[in-house]
Amino acid sequence: MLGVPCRLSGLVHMPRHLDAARAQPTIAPLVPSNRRADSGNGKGNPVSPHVDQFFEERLAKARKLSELGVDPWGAKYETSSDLAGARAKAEAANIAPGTESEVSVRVAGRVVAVRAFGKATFVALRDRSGDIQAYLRSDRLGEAGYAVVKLLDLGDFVGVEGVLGRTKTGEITVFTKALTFLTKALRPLPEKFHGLSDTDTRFRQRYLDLVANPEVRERFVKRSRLIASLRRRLEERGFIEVETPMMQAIPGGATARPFITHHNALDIDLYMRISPELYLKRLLVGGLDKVFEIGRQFRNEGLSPKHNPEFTMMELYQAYGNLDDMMDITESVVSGLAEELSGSGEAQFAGKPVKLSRPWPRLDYLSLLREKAGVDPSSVDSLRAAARKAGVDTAKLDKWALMDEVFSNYVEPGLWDACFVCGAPIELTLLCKARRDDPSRAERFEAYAAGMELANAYTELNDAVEQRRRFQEQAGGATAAETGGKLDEDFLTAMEHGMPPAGGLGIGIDRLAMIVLGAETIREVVLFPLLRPREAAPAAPAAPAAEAPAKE
RNA sequence: GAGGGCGUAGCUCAGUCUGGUAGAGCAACGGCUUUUUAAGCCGUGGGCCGAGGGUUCAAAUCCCUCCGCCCUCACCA
Repeated sequence: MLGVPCRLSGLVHMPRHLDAARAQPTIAPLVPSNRRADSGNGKGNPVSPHVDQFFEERLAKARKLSELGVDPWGAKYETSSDLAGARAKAEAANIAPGTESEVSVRVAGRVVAVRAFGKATFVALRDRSGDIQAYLRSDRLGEAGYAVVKLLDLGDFVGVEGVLGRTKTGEITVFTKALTFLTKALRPLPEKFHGLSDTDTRFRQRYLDLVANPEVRERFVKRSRLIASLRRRLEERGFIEVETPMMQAIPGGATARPFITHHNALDIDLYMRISPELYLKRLLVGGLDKVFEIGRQFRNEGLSPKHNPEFTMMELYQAYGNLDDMMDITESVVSGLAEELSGSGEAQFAGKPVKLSRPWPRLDYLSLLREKAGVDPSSVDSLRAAARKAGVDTAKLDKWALMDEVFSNYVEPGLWDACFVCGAPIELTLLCKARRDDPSRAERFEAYAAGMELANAYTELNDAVEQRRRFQEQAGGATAAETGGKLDEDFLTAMEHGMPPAGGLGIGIDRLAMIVLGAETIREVVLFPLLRPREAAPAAPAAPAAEAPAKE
C-alpha cells in the first residue's frame, strides 16, 4: 500500500531529471515495491533482480528519449480524427494498393504491434475506435526521427502525421512524415495474439483487458450507448431524470439485506440503498409526475454470474398510469434497444437466440406454476414437495415463499424469449395494488428473457392506509433484524398526503446488457466487478476488525 | 457455506497421472533486414512452478493446510 504513493511521486518527477545520475536513485527503490504489488504475495519477500527486466529496460529507453530531447511523457496532441475516422477517409479516397494519396491525417494511439525491418518499421496503433497501421521510414523521418522509432515499445502512445495510403497488400496505412512520442509504457502489454484470458487479471486490471481484447472494449462502448439510448427514449416519453439518496436511514423498496455505512459527524449508521422506489414515489406525491432514475443499487447478498453486490437499475414512475403503460414502455424500449445495438430484435445468449421483438406474450403466474412446475399452487404440500425436490430447505418457508421458490426453480429458467409473467399472488408484493378482478392477485408483471428476470412492474399501491397495514405486517419479518424493524414513517406520511395512481417499473440494466450484448456473466458487463481484495489482511490487524465487511 | 476445476516466464500454454537438473510460442535483449500483417533468420537472457508445511536420497509432480480465481449448488424478495 505504502509503496504506491511513493512510486507515483517518483514517476511524476521523472521526465524533469531523466539524466541517469539523478534518476537512478529515485527509480531503484521503485522496482521491488512494484513487483510486490504485482505478485500479490504482500509479504515483502526479497525479489530476484531480473524480474523487472521489462520495467528497467523501458525506463532506460525513456532516459534515452529524454537525452534525444524527446519528452517520454508528452502533452496534448491535436488529432484530425480518431483511427476509425482516418480509416473511413482512406476508404473514401479509393486508394489503389501500393500507392499513397494526398489525403493527410494526424492521429494518435497506443502501439499494439511493431514489425521492424531495419530502416523501416510498421506499427499498429489502437484507440477506442479501432486500429490503423502506420509506416515509419528512416528516409521520411530523418535520422533523428527514426532514432525515436527504435526506442518504441509495445504499449507506448504515439501521434503520427502523414498521408493515407495502401500498402501493396492493400492495408490502409498512414505513411508517416512526423512521429510524436506521447507516452512511454513502463510495463509490457499482454501478448498480442492470444490476448489476455486469465479472468482474475482481466477483472482486476480491466484496463489491460480493454487494450488487449477489442471485443471487450466494444462491449463496454455498447453498454454505454445502451444506457444513453435508454435515457433518450425515456426523455422522449416525457420522463425527467432525478437522483435520490444512495445512503438511506431506512433501506426500503425491497427486502434484500443492505450494506451498512456510518456518517461520522451525525454519528449515525446509514444503509446503502437497495432500491430508490420509496424516494421516487415521494416525487409523485410532490407532482413531478413522470420520473426515472438510472443508478446503482447495493445488495449484501451472494455473488453469482447473475449478481454483483452493486448493480445498475432503471426505475421509473408514471403518475396517472398503470401496469399497461409499464408493459408498453418495457416492450418498446427493450426491443428498440436490441434493434439499435444488435441490428435485430433477436439477441444471442448462450448460443441460442432470444426473441426480444414485440409483442411479448403475457403469461399467467399461476398457470405457469401448474404447467411448467406441475404443482397445484393452492396446495402448500404440493408446493413444498416441489421445492424440496429442487433441493430447497423448506423448513422456514410459508406458502408464498415456497411458491416463489418453485417458480424460480422450475419456471424461470425456461422463460427464454422475452415475456411478461402477470398476476403473482398479492402476498408476494408489498407495494403493489391488488387486481380489481381478483384481489388475491397483484396487478404486477415481471418480464423475463434468457431465463433471467429482467424487469418488474406494478400498478402502484396508493392507498396509504393499506400501505401502512402491509408495512406493519412485514415489520416482524425476516429482514426486520437488519433495520430494527422500523417503518419508513416519512414515506407513509408522504403517501398520506396523496400519491396519484401510478405505474412503476424497474429494469435491471446489467441483465439487459448481458442479454443484448450476449454476455453470459454479469462480470462481463460490469467494468470493475467486486473481487476479494488481492492483498490479504495483514498479519497484525491493528485496525478494528469489526468494521470489516461481511465475513460471509 | 458445500462440492468440483484451475494457479508453471510479462502474456498464452505444455510438463503433474507414472517423483530424477523447469519447456514452447509470443514479448524482451544483441545482430541482419526499407511493404510487413502472429513478418523472417541467427544468437542471448529471463522461473522461490500461488504460499506454508510434510513424505522422500530426490517434489512443479505425492500428502496436509492456507490464499486467489472460475463453475455448480446453497444463501439471497
